[in-house]
Amino acid sequence: MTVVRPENVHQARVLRHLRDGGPRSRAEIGDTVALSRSKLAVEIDRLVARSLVETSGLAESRGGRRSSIVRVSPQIRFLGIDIGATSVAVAITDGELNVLAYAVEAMDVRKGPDAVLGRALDLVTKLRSENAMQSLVGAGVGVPGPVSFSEGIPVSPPIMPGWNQFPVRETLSAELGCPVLVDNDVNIMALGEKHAGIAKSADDFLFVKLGTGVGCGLVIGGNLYRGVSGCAGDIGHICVDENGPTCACGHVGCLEALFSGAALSRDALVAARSGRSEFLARRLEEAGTLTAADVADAAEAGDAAAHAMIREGGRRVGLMLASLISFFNPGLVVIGGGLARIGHSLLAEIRSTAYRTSLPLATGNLPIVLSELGDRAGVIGAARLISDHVFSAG
Amino acid sequence: MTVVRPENVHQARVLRHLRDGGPRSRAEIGDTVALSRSKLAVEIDRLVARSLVETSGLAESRGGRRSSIVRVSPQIRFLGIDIGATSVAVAITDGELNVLAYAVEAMDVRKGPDAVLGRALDLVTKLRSENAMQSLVGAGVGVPGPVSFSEGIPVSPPIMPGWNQFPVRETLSAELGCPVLVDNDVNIMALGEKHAGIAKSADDFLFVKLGTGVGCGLVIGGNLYRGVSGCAGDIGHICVDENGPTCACGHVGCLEALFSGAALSRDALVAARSGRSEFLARRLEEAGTLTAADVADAAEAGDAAAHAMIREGGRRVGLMLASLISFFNPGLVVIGGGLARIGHSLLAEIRSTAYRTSLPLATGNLPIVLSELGDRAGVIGAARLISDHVFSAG
DNA sequence: CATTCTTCGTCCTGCAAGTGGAGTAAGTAG
DNA sequence: CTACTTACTCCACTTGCAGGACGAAGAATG
Repeated sequence: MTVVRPENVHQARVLRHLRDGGPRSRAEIGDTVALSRSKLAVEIDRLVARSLVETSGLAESRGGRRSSIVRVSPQIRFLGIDIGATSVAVAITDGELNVLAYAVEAMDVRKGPDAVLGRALDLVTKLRSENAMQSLVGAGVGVPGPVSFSEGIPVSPPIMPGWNQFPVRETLSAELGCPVLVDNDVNIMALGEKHAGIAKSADDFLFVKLGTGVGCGLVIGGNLYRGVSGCAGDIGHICVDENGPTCACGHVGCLEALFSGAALSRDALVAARSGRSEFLARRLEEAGTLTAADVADAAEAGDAAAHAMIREGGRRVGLMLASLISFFNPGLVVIGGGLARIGHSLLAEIRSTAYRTSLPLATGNLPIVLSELGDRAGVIGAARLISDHVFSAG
Repeated sequence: MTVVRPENVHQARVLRHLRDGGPRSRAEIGDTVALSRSKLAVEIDRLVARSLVETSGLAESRGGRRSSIVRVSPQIRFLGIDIGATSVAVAITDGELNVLAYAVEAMDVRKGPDAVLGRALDLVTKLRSENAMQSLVGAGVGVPGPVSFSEGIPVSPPIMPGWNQFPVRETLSAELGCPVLVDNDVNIMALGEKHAGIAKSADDFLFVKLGTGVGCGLVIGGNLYRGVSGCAGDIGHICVDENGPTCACGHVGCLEALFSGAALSRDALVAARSGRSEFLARRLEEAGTLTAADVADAAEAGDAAAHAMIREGGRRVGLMLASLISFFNPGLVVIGGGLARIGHSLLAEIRSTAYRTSLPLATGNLPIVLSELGDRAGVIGAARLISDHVFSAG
């Protein structure tokens, strides 16, 4: 595993600047990175010697000698793996974190680490062969549960039987032959939106994932905040109704038990069978099963029961979000995950409840918006996670 | 206003180290601050030249030449002002933030900035004359409402009529002739506990103030987190019961409306008049009024109604705290403010509810403790706030 | 008391990083 | 072709700092 990394902070800054801002001239780099021309030239030369950046052609003249363009080496490849509760997504990116190849597959995380990681590696191999790709510089991985970030292992994940303490990072690092970092899937989605999505210019924001489960990523001062045990943002099991249903975690009235992909399909089944929704009953008969997407379709078609379910869910989420907004006072809230696809009615309900319930000072200039990257937030964030690591001095 | 501050980060580090660790030899400083002996000597000489530190006597020999002791100049004085909803506290500290003089007075913040700040300045003058004190290096101020920290002015404070946009920092700075920083009172209490209280070694913790109102200070990575609009930690108006009473803020079911100093005395009055509590009825007759302290006394005396009120309040707080713990995953929670004096039964209820309702991963190693500094947390934190500013390079 | 050892503080030299000016290369404008 | 602009390189000089040498001051030992 030959890992080439920048030698010092200057090189690291230049690299990250090129990654985030794209190719540019030395002069432009100098404007952003506060270094003298001479120093900058030396460091860029060293980066070229390490094959981390390269010069490519000349820029347009700005009235004098044309400057040569510097860019992150086009050889560089990052890998992003997003393991969700019910799917695995894999992407290969270039050094600027543009997605070059992408693949998703339905996969139940409960099949255990061997099966899931094996399948993920199969996808990687497939993508690499299809695209004649060179070796990887690093890989980021998201898993749907709490992670000890420093060790790269899941710790007591509630929905991942068999994964507890499984050495995800070690395994993948050995298999791929490159550095690997593992984090919670919600955290990497937040990072994705921060890097390439709607949160690009936000320094303090929340990313709320509404999917099979419910979770939240905290970005503070531009960096992920993981909490002292690495489980910050675990809002799915906040108690929002002391008389609510019992959750899989054993507690009562968890948000996740009241509104989530799992809860929604459960409620849909009840609505279909009880005859409260003709639309869902028909769907159930056709497909033999019901998912959150069916509820969205039903609401779209004007089904009252489905619409009520979504409104009630939005209200629950909005109410809890209002608490978090009052507490954390973020500059932006991004709603992502599978349920974000339900559409505008959910967002509208979340927004109106959250705005109505929080104090004006906190909500005065607070956008609550849908994710921009959708599915791909996870893999892009995973790539960003490892690229931040590889593109740092060491 | 002659402000002397360290010239560079080294001097700032040395200064803060002496402030927090007390007088010590150059050699000991060198162990903590990673600098060569020569460099350190130069910087300390410069600090002496600026009258920020001085040498005082010799240390015990450790087997060789005795080292000279360096300490923060004993001339240095900081001022801490803690304006609460119903009181004003003022303290003068030395350069190590030891409280040299302290005064509290009952004062209704609703009397407006002129009256309150005037009274605070009177107290300062009194303390200074009584203690023959030299000029102040800086002053920190806490006010019971949201503050624009950079400007030093309260913004839309709900319980401080007349204070909105009042230039607190400018006014006091002109009056005192030294730099002034203004922050929320809960934030400075958190800072106090971080500096001299139970949170000394905690980097990520919550300080929950249960007083006339309810608020929370967030310390993240050792620093206060104020949020994007400076109103982070405003948990008093989180909705915890959609069918609860209407709060002064206009919303329904705010935590503060259900449990706070104000809510408790209100409930006590009801209990006394309805005959549910003989103890409180007697107290009401004696004193003509009831406060949270009376409820505490009643509970202490075995009064069932009072005990129930405290338990119910603790449950409310614990439930909300559980949400915040799941979300933020802190390493410590400190309970402070006037209601913390109610005693163990409140803390016990908060603890059991919070531990029961959060996930084990977040609570596994999470102490929930009472404030160590009590009343003085605010003024110490205020002094710390300004000393961090004055003892920084610039 | 003299000697030796330890620790402390200062002086001084040398290294390493980095700045900014002079000089060169390569373009545009007229 | 000349004048001017911009880009890049080379180099001398400055700055910051580390660490060795050395003297000062005290303890331990004989």
